[in-house]
Amino acid sequence: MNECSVAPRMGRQPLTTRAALSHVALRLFLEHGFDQTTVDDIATAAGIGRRTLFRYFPSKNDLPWGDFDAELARMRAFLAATDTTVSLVDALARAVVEFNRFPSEEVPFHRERMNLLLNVPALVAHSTLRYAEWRLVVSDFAAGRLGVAVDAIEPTVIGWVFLGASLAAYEQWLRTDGSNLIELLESALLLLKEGFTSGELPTVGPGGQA
Amino acid sequence: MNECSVAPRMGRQPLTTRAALSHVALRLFLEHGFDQTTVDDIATAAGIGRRTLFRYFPSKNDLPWGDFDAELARMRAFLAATDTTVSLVDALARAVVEFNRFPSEEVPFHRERMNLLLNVPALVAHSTLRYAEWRLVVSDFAAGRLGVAVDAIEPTVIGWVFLGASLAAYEQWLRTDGSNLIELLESALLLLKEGFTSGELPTVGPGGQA
DNA sequence: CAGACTAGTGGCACTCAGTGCCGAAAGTAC
DNA sequence: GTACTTTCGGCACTGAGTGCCACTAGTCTG
Repeated sequence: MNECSVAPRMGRQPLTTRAALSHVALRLFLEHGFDQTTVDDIATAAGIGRRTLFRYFPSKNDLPWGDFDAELARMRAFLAATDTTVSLVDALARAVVEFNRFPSEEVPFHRERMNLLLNVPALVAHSTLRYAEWRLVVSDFAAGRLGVAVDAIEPTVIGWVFLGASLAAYEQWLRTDGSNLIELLESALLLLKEGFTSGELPTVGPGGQA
Repeated sequence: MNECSVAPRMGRQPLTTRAALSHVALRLFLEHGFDQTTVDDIATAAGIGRRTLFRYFPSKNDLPWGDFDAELARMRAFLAATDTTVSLVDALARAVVEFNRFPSEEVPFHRERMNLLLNVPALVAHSTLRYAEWRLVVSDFAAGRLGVAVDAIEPTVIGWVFLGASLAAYEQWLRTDGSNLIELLESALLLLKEGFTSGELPTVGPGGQA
């Protein structure tokens, strides 16, 4: 009948949120290490049952990612809203940069999270599945622009190439203290545009800066 | 004293080999599915103890890969033996093609294996760790040629880009019955050289040079 | 208010991957 | 034979992830 909707939901209220759990887990991972932290530890620290935690996140590996699906949706929307006069590569480059822009107070936090995701073997492996979703967003857009199927070779390669450039920038970012992620991303994406074959590689502009 | 060496080894002889176990596992995975096959099943089918199996392979996920380290060593050697007059990109392209050449009777077998590796989520995730080793071979070589550190951005991007192209070719190969892996790889690698899709991405000058 | 309904919670028991320990088995060397 | 070396594999354990089910905390209807 009535679509209750708005504020007063139907059944019992959730005790916590994905974001809160992700935060608690991240803190424990940083304190004691990913492998040393059990799911029980996290559930206890969050004040919920272990069984409940697995209803918020399908696996321990997903905890650091927080609400990645929402981020992906943002990126997809950004691409969809991009003017068609912008070239494919530029559109993707802008979207990638936008996707990785964070309020400055969250940057150190994000840095630690990425540090885990790119260094803990279990997370490195698992991340592939998230990256695949990310690549799909990219190659979906590319396929639309190029007028070919999503699973054609061009969109697929483009998906991989943009992912590679992004991760290379991330690795660089984590390696160098005080470096600027956005600038590194732009450099890496420029490398793509300019093409890396020619004689050598195009020299990238003066790297660092705040 | 005497370094026994040659044929008669010291202690007890191994009951089986990595290759044999990989083969048995692959057969079971194809028959019943990866997730439906337990490590116990594999050990039993191979006639060894479960504990022993874990001495041959560190995890269930490693079984389909067989002796990947040996393959990587081959690729590394191939690159090391490549004439320095061959351009960086060409050298890598040749090595990648060589790395993926198999005797024709093994092709269907290899196809099934890659089908698993690229489709079973657990394996897709785990594969990342193997790919990382592969990328290291590529970026190591690139770093040497470019005279920069392995962890500089150029070799890193190159590693990712070649991996992406290879995997794109593999996906295409698995998708289309009767297609030729080597040809698909060459196409994908050509895309890299040419800079994919004229109209969109900038065409890169005629690659070659020393 | 009671009673129906709905959705989140979490305990329990289970499966399965992976590991440490340790004694047994199967070889070689003397 | 004994000594030594290496592989084997059983046993018990940890920890992730799942199915089941009763319980809790809400809303809705009358």
